[in-house]
Amino acid sequence: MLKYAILGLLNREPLTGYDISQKFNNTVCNFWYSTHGQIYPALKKLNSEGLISFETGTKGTLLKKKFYQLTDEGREELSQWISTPLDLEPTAKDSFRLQLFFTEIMGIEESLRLVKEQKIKRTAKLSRLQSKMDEKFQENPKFGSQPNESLGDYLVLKGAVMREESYVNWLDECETVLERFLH
Amino acid sequence: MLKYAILGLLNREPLTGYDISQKFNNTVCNFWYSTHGQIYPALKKLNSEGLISFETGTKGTLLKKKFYQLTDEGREELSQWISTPLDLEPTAKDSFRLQLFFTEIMGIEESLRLVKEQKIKRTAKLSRLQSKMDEKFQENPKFGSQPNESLGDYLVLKGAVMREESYVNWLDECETVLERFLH
DNA sequence: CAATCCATGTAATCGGTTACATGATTCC
DNA sequence: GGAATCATGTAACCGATTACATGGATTG
Repeated sequence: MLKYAILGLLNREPLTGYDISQKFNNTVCNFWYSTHGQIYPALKKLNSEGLISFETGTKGTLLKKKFYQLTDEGREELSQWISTPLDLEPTAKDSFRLQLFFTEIMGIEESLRLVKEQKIKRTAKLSRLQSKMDEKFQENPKFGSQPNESLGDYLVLKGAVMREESYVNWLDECETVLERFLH
Repeated sequence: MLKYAILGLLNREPLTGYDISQKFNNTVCNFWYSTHGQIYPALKKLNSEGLISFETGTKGTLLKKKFYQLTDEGREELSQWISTPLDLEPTAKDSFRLQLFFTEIMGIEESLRLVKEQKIKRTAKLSRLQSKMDEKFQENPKFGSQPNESLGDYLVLKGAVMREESYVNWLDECETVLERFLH
């Protein structure tokens, strides 16, 4: 799957392995991530399979950079995959939910403390996402008459915001239910 | 982390490895899962570490079963972990979001088709979750005056329902945005 | 001139999945 | 009697993380 994440990014513009790992920490991090220890070997493999190629650039006088781009076969393979319906993946693991599932082990006060702690972190994450949204798309996003890259950017960012909102709402519900036990 | 999932389940009642793998496919699947190929070795290790022990039972006349239970050290280690605040994990990977991020590669009609496809699957999952909720907790869940296991069951199931609702809402938003391009 | 970032790679390890392997029990 | 399920294990493999390793460029 990492394969398609990389191909998709390269379809937008030529990138170095370093660029790709940066994207996995920023834009793309709301639905995918990876580290350079996996990215460089993957690029090597994709290159040997003929799906991507690279041109060497330099920064300063000595530092070598490899700019990767899609080959025709790479572009073809990407289009194939992109419109293939995928089965739902098993629900992602979530250690906080795991802890709360076993809430009977703690006291109510302790469970509440955990929930409030988690809410602080989640709320912070949500407002980071909302800022990014405001920054990139203001109130009403405008795309041209033709779909372009910023449409995909918008849809997944919107999805990330909604996901975090929902998580925070759930934490509110947990708080309410737990507090009922205190009175 | 699998370690604590297993300890938590065993804190509720003695279970066999097979029982545990069943739970990971049913109740617990909304926030954790694993397969027997990982569970049996993990039980062996937890046993060798003195966190769990087992008693051998039989089914019929020949079939041996191992019922695992927590030791005092196991119970202690579990309580330690259960109330330890955890940092937010990186956002889980989601191949559907990955596809939609690269929506510019497809045509609008094709993107819409994918979104609708996904919505059917997600809606089906949501109604399975809602049925389970109705079945176990009817309209207004009642817990005793003391928190018990069914409180944890309720909270995570509620969380799963809210998560899927949010996913479906997001897919609606995607549909709306994409349809605007058709007119 | 030191710290931080840019840039690329490999190796060891780990967590997890899939396949291999075996055999009893239950239900139709 | 055969199929599905119960039940337990191991081995090969794969995806991913962390650590190891190196060195240039930029900025204060």
